Amino acid sequence: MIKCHLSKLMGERKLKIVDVARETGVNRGTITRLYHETASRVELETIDALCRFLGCDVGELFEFVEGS
Amino acid sequence: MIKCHLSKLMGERKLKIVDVARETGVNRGTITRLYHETASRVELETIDALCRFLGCDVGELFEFVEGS
DNA sequence: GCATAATGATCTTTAGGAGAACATTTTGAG
DNA sequence: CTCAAAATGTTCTCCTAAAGATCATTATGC
Repeated sequence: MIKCHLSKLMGERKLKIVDVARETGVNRGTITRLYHETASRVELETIDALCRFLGCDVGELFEFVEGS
Repeated sequence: MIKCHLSKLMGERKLKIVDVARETGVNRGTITRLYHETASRVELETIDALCRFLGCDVGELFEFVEGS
């Protein structure tokens, strides 16, 4: 499965969902879905905005976890 | 921007688009779009199947490149 | 306690991936 | 070279989930 570490990255930076939504320009609902890992599809533009804002690479945001 | 290295990974392994499509169960059109980097949205399930088949992590498949 | 902000939840709209079918190109055997 | 099969490219429809907006609920702090 693919695990999204947005909540962890946001926690480390003490960021709120609204902050991330406002700063990245990404819809708040989308951030919420990624935060709670209920998203099953992602726009590359969204990944781009998050990586740029969080100063991280794609591999830190999404991780491939063996099994299920 | 987000760069997809599927073509590079496939080249290294000398894989054809049909091979990847057949082995991963992912639609050939989807593989084609990722191969030519014309996709702007991706299913996490697709990323999962590709990582599993190619034996790589998400960061090797997608890279965040600064600029534009 | 109250006002404001943040989050959660839900609805509609819409973009684009998924899937399939057809066209074209490439490849290899004879 | 010729032909057939396979691989790739292209284009179409369908359908799902992100995007966007709104309302309800829950924190936060003054």
